[in-house]
Amino acid sequence: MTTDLLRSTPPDQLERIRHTTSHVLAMAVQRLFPETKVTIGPSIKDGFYYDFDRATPFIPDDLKRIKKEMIRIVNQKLPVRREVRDRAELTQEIIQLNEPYKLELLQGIPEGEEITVYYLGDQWWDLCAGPHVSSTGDLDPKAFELTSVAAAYWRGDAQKAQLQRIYGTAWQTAEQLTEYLRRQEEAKKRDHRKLGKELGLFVFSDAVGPGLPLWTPKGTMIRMLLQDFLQKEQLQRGYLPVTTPHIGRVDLFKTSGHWQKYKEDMFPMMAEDDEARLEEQGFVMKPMNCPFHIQIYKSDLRSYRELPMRLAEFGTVYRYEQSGELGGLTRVRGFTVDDAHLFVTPDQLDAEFLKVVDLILSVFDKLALKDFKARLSFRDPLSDKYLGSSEAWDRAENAIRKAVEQLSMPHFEGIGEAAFYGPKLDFIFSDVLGREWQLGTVQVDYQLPERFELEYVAEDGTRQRPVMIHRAPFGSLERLIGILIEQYAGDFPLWLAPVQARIIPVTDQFNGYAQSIAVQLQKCNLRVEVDVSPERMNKKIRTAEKDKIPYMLVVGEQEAQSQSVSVRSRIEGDLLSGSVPLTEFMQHIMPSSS
RNA sequence: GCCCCUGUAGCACAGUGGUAGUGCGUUCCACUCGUAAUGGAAAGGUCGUCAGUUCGACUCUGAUCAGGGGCUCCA
Repeated sequence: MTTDLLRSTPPDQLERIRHTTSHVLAMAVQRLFPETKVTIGPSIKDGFYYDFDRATPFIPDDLKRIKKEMIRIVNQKLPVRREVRDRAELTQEIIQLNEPYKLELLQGIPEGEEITVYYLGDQWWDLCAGPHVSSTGDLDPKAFELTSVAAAYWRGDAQKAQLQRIYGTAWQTAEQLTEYLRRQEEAKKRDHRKLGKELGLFVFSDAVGPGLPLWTPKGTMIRMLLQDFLQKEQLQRGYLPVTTPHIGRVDLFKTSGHWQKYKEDMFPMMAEDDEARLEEQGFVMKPMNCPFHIQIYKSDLRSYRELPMRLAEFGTVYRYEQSGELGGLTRVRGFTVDDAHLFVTPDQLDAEFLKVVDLILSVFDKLALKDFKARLSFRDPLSDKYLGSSEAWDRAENAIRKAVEQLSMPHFEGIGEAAFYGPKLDFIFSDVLGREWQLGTVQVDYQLPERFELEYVAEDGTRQRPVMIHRAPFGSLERLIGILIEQYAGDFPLWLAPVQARIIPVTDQFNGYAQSIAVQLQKCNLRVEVDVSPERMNKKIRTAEKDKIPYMLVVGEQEAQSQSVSVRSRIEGDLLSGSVPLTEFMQHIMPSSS
């Protein structure tokens, strides 16, 4: 039912409402602050924003005044009029208005394209392709809200002026707005930062530093279970585990090309006080694992018979991410990549690529992650930041395109999203606040084999260059767990739950029996604990519910006498409940707990 | 890195220019209880940090650190 409320309005109608509301916002701002230059105000998911150039930032009080003015404009029921304008004439008009951003936008519209403006009433207008509603009176003054102020760079360029952006949300009815805001509040309860704290999975410490999560016993259990799961999958698919150090010589990253591009983002290990010395003989924390795996590959002369060689490692890497970009587990400075590098012959590339995608999809399937988008991250042809020949890039991009088509997987192309050494296939997930994050990734790379002069001996005895595939189904354990916490709302499936069962003695007289049950279950590798707190049973159940423990095993007089447990399950669709012999409980959960 | 907001006990939050409170949690005592909160008591904070204004600051100002929302970035 509630799903229908926000969808009861057709998308194009919401689009109109949001366009017009953003114009009402801009008009209100210019009424209140006439010196403010306006730029652009598109509709976005759930709402709109508008960018303003103004000497001083907006403060919360400004927002209140702006909102009032917007309501006034709505109540004035100003007609919204679309007008096609002549380019030269409009250019003159904008120059007179002294709106430099508008001028730039107008000049950015290609010749020959229709130029439209929308009027609110007789005076105020803005460049816009539309569509809009036909009158500000069509807007419900109770159905929009200004949600936040933020800074944004003009045209998304950090070198250009910083503008003040006001975000808002707009709907057709007040009920929809209320429902939307309620859902946002609901979503925040699933935020992995909140749940991670409540469930005691990870912490941050000022003494350690920003972006460096500390994993508690429970959080570490989840990490281990995820790693075990993937490790097994990989061993079955011919991957070879390797282990490499956390630091390495700067030279390694000069060869790979990362130093030149990312040196500001690396943690220096030695000689950090002297950049010249660091350049020459320094060590850095590894920002990625590839050069290390490459060195293992290079440690011997390789035959085509050894390929594909798939070197895998849960490698923890360190990147000095910009301070403003850190957040929760989704962007951190130290994280563990479920990395593997596949060294393949050119002939093997397509098949290996498909196998990797197959692995990734089966991993997502096991984790019940369904809601993802596949992005073909290709180079931006206009940029010169990429290494290697255009031909190599074409080959790599085509390999990815072919694989995706073969799998008939829904996908989209992200131009300019490639790594500097090669194109990627990325798997994108959303967090509870609708922000998108990349988890899994597969990358085809012709550059690093070249730069590190990798070879193998082909059938005909000649030396050939292998192709590399970089891949990480999880992306990073940190980010994956962040997304999983939100996906599951803290209710991890039994196989991932850090504590699978909590034994709850009815009174402390049965603590002994509870302990003996725990020992038996632990012998079967079940993760159990006993609640020996001096509380009433009801309280313990409540606590276990809040801790999101899948099974509560209540034990008292009856159970102690019959070697049984009273099962209370939080698992959806689980039929087991009430008093059952301990052995029955064990049989019940064994198959799914491996 | 840039803009804005926030920073009070383990957690969630009140609060005032005259050196601090509530709930949960923790510990202790009593209760010995059958599927989402038993009652009582106690411990716990130099109010993020460092300066400044002031007779006096947790409360005002500045800087700094951390967190949050965006922007830029994301090998």
